[in-house]
Amino acid sequence: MVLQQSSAAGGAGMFPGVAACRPGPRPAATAPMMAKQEREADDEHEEEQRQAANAEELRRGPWTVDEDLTLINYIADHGEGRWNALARAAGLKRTGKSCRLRWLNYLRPDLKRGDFTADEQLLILDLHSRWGNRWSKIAAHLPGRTDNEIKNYWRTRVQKHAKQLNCDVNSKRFKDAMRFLWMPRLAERAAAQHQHHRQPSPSLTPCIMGMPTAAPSSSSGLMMLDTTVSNSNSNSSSCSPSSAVTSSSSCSNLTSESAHDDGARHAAAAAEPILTAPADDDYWGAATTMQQQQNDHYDFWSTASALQHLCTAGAADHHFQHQVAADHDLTGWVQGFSDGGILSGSSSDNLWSLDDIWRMQ
DNA sequence: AATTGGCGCAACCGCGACTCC
DNA sequence: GGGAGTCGCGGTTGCGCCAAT
Repeated sequence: MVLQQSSAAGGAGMFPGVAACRPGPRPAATAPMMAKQEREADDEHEEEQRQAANAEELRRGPWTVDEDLTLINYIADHGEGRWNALARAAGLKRTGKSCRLRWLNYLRPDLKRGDFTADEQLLILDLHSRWGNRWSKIAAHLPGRTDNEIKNYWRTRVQKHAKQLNCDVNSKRFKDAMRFLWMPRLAERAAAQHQHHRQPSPSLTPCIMGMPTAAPSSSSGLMMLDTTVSNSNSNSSSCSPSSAVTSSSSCSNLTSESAHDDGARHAAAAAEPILTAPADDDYWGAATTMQQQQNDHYDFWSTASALQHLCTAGAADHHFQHQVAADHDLTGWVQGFSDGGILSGSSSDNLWSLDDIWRMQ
């Protein structure tokens, strides 16, 4: 275990959040209210004294290397659980809550550090599109990753992309951007990575879900949306059945990971299948079913088809583009694509080009 | 070299759910 | 049944780093 020096860098005296806990300035009291307010003031004073006493006893802020070692050694000897009792027994001047957080988010030996892989990013985007901000639920499907890590990824990277697009991260427009631009490119990158390492794709769940894939040959910068996934069980290069199986195995990983997790809810979440989880030997049929489930929300495939036409029709056919835009509420996109956006490969201020999306990775 | 602003991430908080007595 | 203690989750904060100016 390599303990990062930064964990000790802050040291004592850095107590984020303390100011927020302080009571604000009290408004002037009227006479009839005085007695009650004086009692409340006394109570408040006692509370402040109690908090001050606690503050002397309990440390907050960044963890030191010594504290980390103490916690690691204690858990190695006694295991997790009963965090408040653990904190006291280990001699740590921390709340149980703080110990739990430090262990789960930083010290756990099975944690995976470093940047998210393309596979993991795909999975996050896909799961978030279905579950929203259910970070722990999403994390349950990414072995070695914490909900905090995923939450931070979303807030920093994904929301940054939404900002670039000048739209809300929960808007349909941004979701379209993710689904039709970002995710296919991630899938492409993931496939390339696996090909480079000559490994089967480990967890391309979005492909299983019927996500359109980007054609590998996009020398022009244009993206072809492959809509054949839904009605074919042929072996697509980036969406092979093996990837489906390994995705399923990723879930079983989680189940075992959650075995040492106390929370029944967490375990249940880990064991929960992704939508209507198909048997391993029928992923492609199930993909169609899942796609139909998604169609309940919006017309995925007609939109994909429209975008495909957009990309292939070229900038010249403005009439066609505006017709499609009107049909699919993609006016902004068409504008962006045709006015020096995706079709020309150059960047624009408010809308992504493919190059922009990629640079933002 | 100094300053500034943005970003990433660890840690905190509040709250609801759960468990135990 | 209900109160106290605990746990887990999602949201927020603020420090440190680093690139741009």
